[in-house]
Amino acid sequence: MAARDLQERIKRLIIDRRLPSGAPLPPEPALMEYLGASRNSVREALKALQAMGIVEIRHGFGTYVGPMSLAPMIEGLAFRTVAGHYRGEDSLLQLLELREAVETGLVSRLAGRIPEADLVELDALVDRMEHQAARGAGLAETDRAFHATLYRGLDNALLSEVLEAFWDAFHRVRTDLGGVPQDPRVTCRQHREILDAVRSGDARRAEEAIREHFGNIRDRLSTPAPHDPRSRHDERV
Amino acid sequence: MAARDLQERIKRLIIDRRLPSGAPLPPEPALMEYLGASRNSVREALKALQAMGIVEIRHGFGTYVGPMSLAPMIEGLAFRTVAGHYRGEDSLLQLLELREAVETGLVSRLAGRIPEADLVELDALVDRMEHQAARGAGLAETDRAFHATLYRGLDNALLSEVLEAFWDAFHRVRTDLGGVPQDPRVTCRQHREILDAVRSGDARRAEEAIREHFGNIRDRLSTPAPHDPRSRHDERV
DNA sequence: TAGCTCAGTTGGTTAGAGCAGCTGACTCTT
DNA sequence: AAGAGTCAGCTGCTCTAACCAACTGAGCTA
Repeated sequence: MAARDLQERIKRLIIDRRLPSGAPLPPEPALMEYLGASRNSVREALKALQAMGIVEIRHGFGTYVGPMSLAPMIEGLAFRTVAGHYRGEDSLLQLLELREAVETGLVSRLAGRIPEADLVELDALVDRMEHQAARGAGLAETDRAFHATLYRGLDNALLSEVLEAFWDAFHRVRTDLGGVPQDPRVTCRQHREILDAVRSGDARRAEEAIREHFGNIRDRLSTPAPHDPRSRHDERV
Repeated sequence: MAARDLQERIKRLIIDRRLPSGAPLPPEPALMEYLGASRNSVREALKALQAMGIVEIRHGFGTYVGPMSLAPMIEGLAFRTVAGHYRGEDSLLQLLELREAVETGLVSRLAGRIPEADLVELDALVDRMEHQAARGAGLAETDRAFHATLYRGLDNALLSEVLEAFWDAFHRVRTDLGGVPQDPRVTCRQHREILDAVRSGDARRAEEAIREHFGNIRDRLSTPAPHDPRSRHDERV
């Protein structure tokens, strides 16, 4: 009867006092008194809020209002996807389709409306991608930056964060599951095409470019990965 | 050092044993022994997992693998939005724009591809909406059902859930903040138009219909609401 | 003045006791 | 024999009290 209430009351504390991200919360003893609950209960409530990203706890330092990022959502999505995968569902594919559906919709609105500065940045990113491909390095981070920069023009921080969250969740699961790596040269070419299409202002072409990019990833997914004996989630059934 | 690990180990327990949603987890004493930690630590880990929807705890009954729904994401999004709002940000508008961006993208792909059965169901929903409008009742639930049914044709459970989560978060915040109510007749007309457009298979028209629908909501948002003295988050600064 | 040390504050962990909700079997009544 | 009420047992919930561990900053030392 108390526990659920405690979380709610701490949340209201943050709202009512207009505490911004990073503001310090009262230490545990003060919260105990304010909430009229034991340390244990207070801590359990804080743990739950921490898991939701509402609160940030730093050992030996204090408790603070969290960054309100979507990190917990990534966590949840990733776990849900991994669990589904191991139960034989196509959860990873669904996650990829979610990204594809959203991004194809957005890119067609974006075509021709991206500020020149962003286009230059995107050029640089694809260049870097090509360098990395030539050197045999991983492109993951650059790929992430490309997509993030691409949708920056939408001028909606929440939307950008959600897209990045989807990206993060997908790639976390992907590496956890040890999928088949992309051919870096193909990936580069596809990103170049997306950029060109967006620059040209041809919405349909941009959409098609995105779709092809995801199609490529999808093909790699459905290829049954060579069984990796180092996989962390073996046996132990 | 332990706490973060405990969550991880419980998650691995679920993964490794391929536990489906609803499967029972070991009771607290058993977990204490298995994890080699005290009751308190185990409980804190479980609370955090519960907040992420990974685990479901029923007092006096047991602990179970959670439904893996996106409910925690709704919670987080809603809180983030409310907190931002009270700090003077346009977070609610951003949330609405997120929905608009995603739904306009999806509906154009959907136009003309919705199964007849779903169209019939959508007809019934708009009819009900009109009845409710005439009776002066709330349309929220019917509106939710309309959007849910509309995107069912995408055949991606995850995508549907994400859209519903966005809807839920938006409406939770909206009622929390006591916004200006829509004119029900306008809302009905707009849903009818969306349905007609989708049925006709005209992607552009469908997109426009969705955009107009959201535009209507947006207008109501930016209208500064008459100050409601019953608002839960008054004063107390 | 620069660096170190240590005391104080804050969160992390453990232990043990008792409370509270739910289930299912047992018993008593009809 | 069938039904309703009771109670024993699991389960999770809350509290108290003590100690451990990380970090900060003031004060001391060189």
